[in-house]
Formats: sequence, C-alpha cells, structure tokens
Amino acid sequence: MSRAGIHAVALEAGVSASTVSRVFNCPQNVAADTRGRVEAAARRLQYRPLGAGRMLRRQRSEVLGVVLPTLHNPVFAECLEGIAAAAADAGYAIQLATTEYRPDREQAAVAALLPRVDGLVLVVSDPARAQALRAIRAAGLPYVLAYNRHPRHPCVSVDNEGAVAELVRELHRRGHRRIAMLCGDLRASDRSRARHRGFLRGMAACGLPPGPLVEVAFDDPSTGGLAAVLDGAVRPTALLCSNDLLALRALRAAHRRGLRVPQDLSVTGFDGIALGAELVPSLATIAQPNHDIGAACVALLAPAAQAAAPLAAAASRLLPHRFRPGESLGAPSADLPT
Amino acid sequence: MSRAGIHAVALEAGVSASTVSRVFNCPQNVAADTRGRVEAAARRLQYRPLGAGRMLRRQRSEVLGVVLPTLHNPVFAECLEGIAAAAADAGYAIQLATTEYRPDREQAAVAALLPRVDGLVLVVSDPARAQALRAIRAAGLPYVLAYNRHPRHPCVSVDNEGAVAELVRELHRRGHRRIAMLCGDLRASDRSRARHRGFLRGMAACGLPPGPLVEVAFDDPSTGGLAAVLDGAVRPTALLCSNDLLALRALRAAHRRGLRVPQDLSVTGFDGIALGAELVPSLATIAQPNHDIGAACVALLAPAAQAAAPLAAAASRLLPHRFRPGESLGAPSADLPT
DNA sequence: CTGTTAGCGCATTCAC
DNA sequence: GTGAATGCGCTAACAG
Repeated sequence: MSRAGIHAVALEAGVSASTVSRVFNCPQNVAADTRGRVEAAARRLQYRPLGAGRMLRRQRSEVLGVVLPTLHNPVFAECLEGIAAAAADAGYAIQLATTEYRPDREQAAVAALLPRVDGLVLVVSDPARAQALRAIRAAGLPYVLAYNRHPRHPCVSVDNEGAVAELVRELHRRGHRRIAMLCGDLRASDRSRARHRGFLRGMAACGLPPGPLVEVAFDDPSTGGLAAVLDGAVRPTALLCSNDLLALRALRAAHRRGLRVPQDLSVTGFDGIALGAELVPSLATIAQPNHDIGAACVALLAPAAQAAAPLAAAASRLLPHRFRPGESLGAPSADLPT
Repeated sequence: MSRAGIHAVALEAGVSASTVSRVFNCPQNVAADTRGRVEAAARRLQYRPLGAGRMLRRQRSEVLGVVLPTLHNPVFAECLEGIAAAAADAGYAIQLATTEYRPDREQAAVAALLPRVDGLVLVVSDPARAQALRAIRAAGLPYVLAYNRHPRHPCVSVDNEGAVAELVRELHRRGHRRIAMLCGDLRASDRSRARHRGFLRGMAACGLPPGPLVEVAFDDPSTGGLAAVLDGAVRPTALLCSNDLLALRALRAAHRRGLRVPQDLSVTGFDGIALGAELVPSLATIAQPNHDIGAACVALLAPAAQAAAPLAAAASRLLPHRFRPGESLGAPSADLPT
C-alpha cells in the first residue's frame, strides 16, 4: 500500500517523471498548469518522495549527526536545541546519538552515523584519545567538536581554564580564602581537567594554597568526598563546582548539614543551565552560551558539509562566557575563622 | 576524494560486489580468508558504505523520527534519552525535530521527516487538531504519540487526570482546604487540560470549591497571575502546579514574597524531572516514568516500522505514575485561617 | 561459498 | 517547458 513512486505520479498526471521531479525541486521551471496537474496527481496518490533515491542521486543526505554524552545534563539539552534550530534553518535534519560518556559508545555511535550523514557535531570525553575521531577523519567527513578543546580538532568552546581562574579571583575579592573545588570525573572529561587547571592557576595567582579537590564520578549519586570536606574541622568558605549539576548537589548537601548558603558556605557552578537562575538560592555560575555553541557548530559545519570538505582545526571558535551572579555566592561570615 | 564504492573494494580484493556486501551484512556466509581479503581492501580504500544505496534497495531507512515540543523542559529531554537508548538497542537511528509547541512547526517537522524515516514518535500540542497527524496517516507511516492521549491515536502516557485527582485528595488528607492550580497554557496542551480536569474532579470529590486557576503561557517568564493569588487576602495553603517547571517558578515566587515552603504554602508539581529531587526544598510531584515512556514508544514502534504497518489506537499504553513526596509539601500551618 | 544479473526511486544530463 | 535516457551504490534472487 505504501509506495506510490514518482513514476506513478507522472503517469497519473500525464507527464514524465522528470517533470514531477522538477515540480518538487524547481517549481519555477515548470508551467503553472502542468504544475497544477502534477500537484493534484501527487495529492491523489498520496505521493511521498522516498528520500533514499534523492540521497543516492545527489550523493548527500542533508543530515547532520549529533553525538552527545547525555541529555540528563541540561547543558547538552540546551546545546542540542541550538543545534536543532540552526540545522533546521540551514536545511539540515539532525540524527542524534548519546554515549553516556563511554568511549566505546562514541565509537559505536559514529560508526552508525558515518554512512548516513554529511557531517558530525560531537562532544567527546577526550579529544586526544577518542578513537571515534580517528574514524571520522579517516572517512574524510566534516565534523566539529562542541565544548571540547584541542589544537588538532575544530572546536567550539569557551575558555574553561581562564573562566575558572577569573572566578577564583572574584571569590578572593569577596573575601574568600579557603576555597575547595568539587570536580566531575577528571579522567572522563577534558572540561573538568581544564577547569581544574583554572582553579590551580587562580589560587596561585591569589597567593592561596590550593584547597582540597573532591572528585565525583558522573554517575555517582553520593557525595561521599564532599561530606568529608564539609564536615572537616576547617571548612572551606566557598565551594567551586566544575559544573552546575554538581553545584546543585552541593547546595543540597550543605542544606542537609544545616549549613546556610551563602552565609556559611558559598557555592558556584559552571555551565549556566537555565534552571540555575530559577533556584532558591539562585546559582552563581560561569554561564556558557549553550544555545549559541550549538548554533555555531552548525554554522561552521553546514558549509563544510555542503562542500564535503573537512574543517581545519584553525576554524575553531572560542565563544565568550560570562559570570552570572547568584544568591549562592556571598562574602564569608565575619564570625568564621579566617 | 571521498567515495570508494563497494565495487572499488570488490576490484581491490579480487571478488565481486556481492561478496563485499555479504562481508558487511552476513559475514558468516563468507569464507574466512575471503573475508579477510575484503576487510583488508576495505580498510586500504577507507571504504565507507553509503547508506542511501542500502535504503533504496531495502526500501527502509532504519531511522525513527522524533518530534518534541522543546528540550528546554527536562521531561522531554529525559524521554528522548529513553527513546535514543531503546532505538539504538533496536537497531534504529533517530532523527530529531523540535517544534516549540507550534502546530505549524509540527507540520513542517513531519513533512521533513516523512520521506526519510520508517516511523515517528511525537509529542503534539493537541492530537485532536494536529494537521501533522493527518499527514502521517495519509502517508500510511507508523507513529505513536508520547504524553498525549486520544482515543483515535496510538499513545503512550499516564493517567494525567486521575493522578491529579488523587493528588488533590492527598492534599485534602493533609489538611489543605484552599488549593489553587497553576496551569500551563490550556489551549496549547492536552496534558494541561487533562490535569485541570483532574483538579476539578478531585476538588469536587473532596467537597471543596474549586480554587482559583492561574494560567501561564509556556514562554511567559513572568508570574503575574500567580502574584495576584499569592498576594490575595485569602491565600491558598497549597499550590498545585501542572508541571515541574511551573512549580519551580512558584517556589521562587513564594520565596520572593517571604512565604516559607511548605509552612506558609505547599507546592506540588507534575512530571517528575530528575532535578526536582535535588532541590531545596525537594519538589513533591507526580512522577512520570519519562525514560520508560520513550522506551515504550520505541518498543511499540520498532516492530510496526519493521512491518511497515501502522499501529492501531488500541495499542496505546498507560504507564504507571507515582506520587513522589518532597519537602515542598506539608500540612497547612495551624495559625493560618481555615 | 561466490558471481551474475537486475533494479530499488530519484535527479540529472541532453535533446527537442 | 518537457521528455528520454542514464546511473548513483547497494542488496536480493538465482545459478552454479
């Protein structure tokens, strides 16, 4: 029942298949009345063109692949919104795969996408290691990384390290001296590592000894290490979290211990997820332009996909971040030991 | 430089194209040494099969289309995770489009997806009206709706109306008598309407006069109507929100007015977004199995797509919701007027 | 186990 | 402005 091909429509309309094709692809090259007949016939037969034919003939799919770690983190959901909107505007459909931060799933996703897409946007755990990227390059397919940063790959990101270093200075300016960092899995994310470097750099620049580092795996719902720091004899006055989701957990953990935020403990995040601004207390954070990061990826990728020409690493873009103040950040209480 | 076709590989390996094809599709039907030669040749030529050829020959794309209102709401992001995981397991890729709750974009998305997919999962504003659904049926393509509910369409959802009615009874049991509802745009969402019906039914069942209804457009960041209710002479003791995002806004609005939650005002949500449990106060809500809703859609759709046979409305599934208690819900203070 | 043959539906020449 | 002819890359049916 399903298939009424272009030829059937041609027959029904009393024209040739070429004309039917023209009606759908360049209507201005077809006489108005012929066009009318063809459109009527197509409607009558419920003609639905089969994309595969066009793809095969044109040697391109008009699809961009998108590979993300997870949608559980709103950062990537927001970025995906940006990708989807920009892709739609550029006439591309998007095909999505998620990896849960697992390199083997990155590879599987890329393998599945390679035959069907004209280009790829991806967020990988570690661009230096990712096998998936080697496969893409071998295939000669245009691609761009989002959030990642690496000198040999085209990337759209922010200055993670610099942003955290600035943030440390901001905390210092507000009087904080004991600053701890809560980090995602350092092995699994180049962002975490860059942000941690920024932390160390910022602390050094302020002449402070680096505070304790608490590392939390992505899938670990507990906050074990965090407990140790918050319950320690000399509690930090500020907790710098490497992403907003961790910061939310930290807020909750502080609340459980009866610590008031920000009076007893300041908490900052990184990412700028929309929900952060809606919380009580609202989350102070380094806001990335997540939507724009996605859109910028597509802006780079679409022309490259059109030309079937891979992007150079030099095409990388560094987008501006901005510090978004929030109620979770204050000055340390005067009555706390300095 | 890009294309090394199956024939080139065949030539290089000294076999026929069919054999190359077999190596990739049913390796067990090829002698080990032949297979080795072919794989080597493929690697040497960096052979990447072009999906379009296979799709054309097989008359199917192995792609499922997904049409969602937005990813800004974590409900849909969580559901999409479920869809993506289940689709990957079933051997399908997914192609995504977002509509921002706009029927015209639903239509555009469906039109773009129709030629390229074997089936569709979608969340529409109003299944009774959606033109997009007519187009899909006309094309004879299998599809399933998520979250929507309609007697003439295959749907995967929860009992929105019943869930809210139960929740009202729960509030009543805890002593609440003045209960207001905060609702999303009733015209734009059948979920909102169902939940509102549940509210009315629940109130009636408890012998309570229906409290005030505050309607908020999806894209309206203000909470104007809400302000009027919270600042009114006779404030409600509980605010039942038709989704979690609205509930978050309500929490913030209450906090701005110096109302304590739950002592001065209880707030409940609907959806069960993961973040709700991480907040302070944690959000009491009706939790939907968002991930499972997505997975169930794929479980229904995949076989239908395989068979190219549309699903019957009778295939619809109602998944269990559950009340998730949270700190945002308490008993009304004794010192408040009853 | 492997090769031969044929054709999926469409867009593109090139004539006219 | 339109039609006829061609082939994109791949897989399925059949023969051997």
